Amino acid sequence: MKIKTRQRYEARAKIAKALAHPSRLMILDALQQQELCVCELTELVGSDQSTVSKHLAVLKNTGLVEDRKEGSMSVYHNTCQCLDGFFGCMESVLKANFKTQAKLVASL
Amino acid sequence: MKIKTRQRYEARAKIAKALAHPSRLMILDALQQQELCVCELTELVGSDQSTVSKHLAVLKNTGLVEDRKEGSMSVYHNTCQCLDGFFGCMESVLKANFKTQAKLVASL
DNA sequence: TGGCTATATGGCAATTATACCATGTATCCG
DNA sequence: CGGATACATGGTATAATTGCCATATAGCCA
Repeated sequence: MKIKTRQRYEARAKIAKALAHPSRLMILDALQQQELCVCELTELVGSDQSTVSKHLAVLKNTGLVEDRKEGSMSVYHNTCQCLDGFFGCMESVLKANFKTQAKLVASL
Repeated sequence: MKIKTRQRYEARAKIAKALAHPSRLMILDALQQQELCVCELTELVGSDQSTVSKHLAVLKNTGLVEDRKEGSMSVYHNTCQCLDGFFGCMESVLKANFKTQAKLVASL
C-alpha cells in the first residue's frame, strides 16, 4: 500500500514535471484556445524548432497533448480540459505571494 | 507585453517546478489534512531529515507552505486551498492515460 | 552550563534537464 | 525525380536538481 502510494506520487510528479517549464506552459496555454502545428508553436515560443519539438514530445509522453498528422504537418491539441484549474491555482498562489510582498514593503 | 507574458510563464513554471517531485507532493498532500512538524514529515517521506528540510524550503520559497515555530519545532501548513484542483487534474490525466493504455492492450 | 532534540544549511557527487546544431525522415509540388 | 517544407531525433555541452553527510543554530531541560 505504501509502495502504491509512492508510485502514485511519482506518476503525479511526472505530470507536474511536464508542466515545470515556461515554454511548455506557454504551449499548453495556446493549445487551450485552438490546435496548432509545430511551426506555429515554434514561432510562438521563440526557441529552435528542435527544442519546441522536444517540449512537445515531453507533453505528449505525459499524455497532456496529442498530435494529428495533417499533410506534412503535425497538429497538436490538449487532451484535458482541467488545465484551467492548474493555471487558476497558480495564479492564486502568485497573487497571495504578491500580497505577502506588499505587506513586507508596507511595513518598512 | 511579450516580456510580461514570458515572466508570467516563468513565475508559473516556478510553482510547477516546486510540485514536480514525489516527496513534495506527498508533503503537500499530508498538509492538506493537518499541519505537521519536520520530524513527522521526515518520517512520512522516509528520506534524510536534511533532504526533507530542503524540500520544505523549496515549497516555502514558492509560497506553497508556511511555517510556524512551536518550541524547538517548525510546524508547516499549506497556504492555498486550491491544491485539490491540481491533484484532481493530475488524476484525470492519469486516468485518461490508463484508458489509452487499456485500449492499446485490447487491440493486440 | 551541558547535553539533547529539532531544524537548517554548506558541500559535494551523481543524476537529470535543457538548448542548439546537425542530420534523418516524410510529405508535397513542379 | 529533385528540391523544398515540416518535424523528429541523435549528439553534446551546460546548467539545474537531488540526496546525504557533516555541521551549524536554536530551544529545552536537568
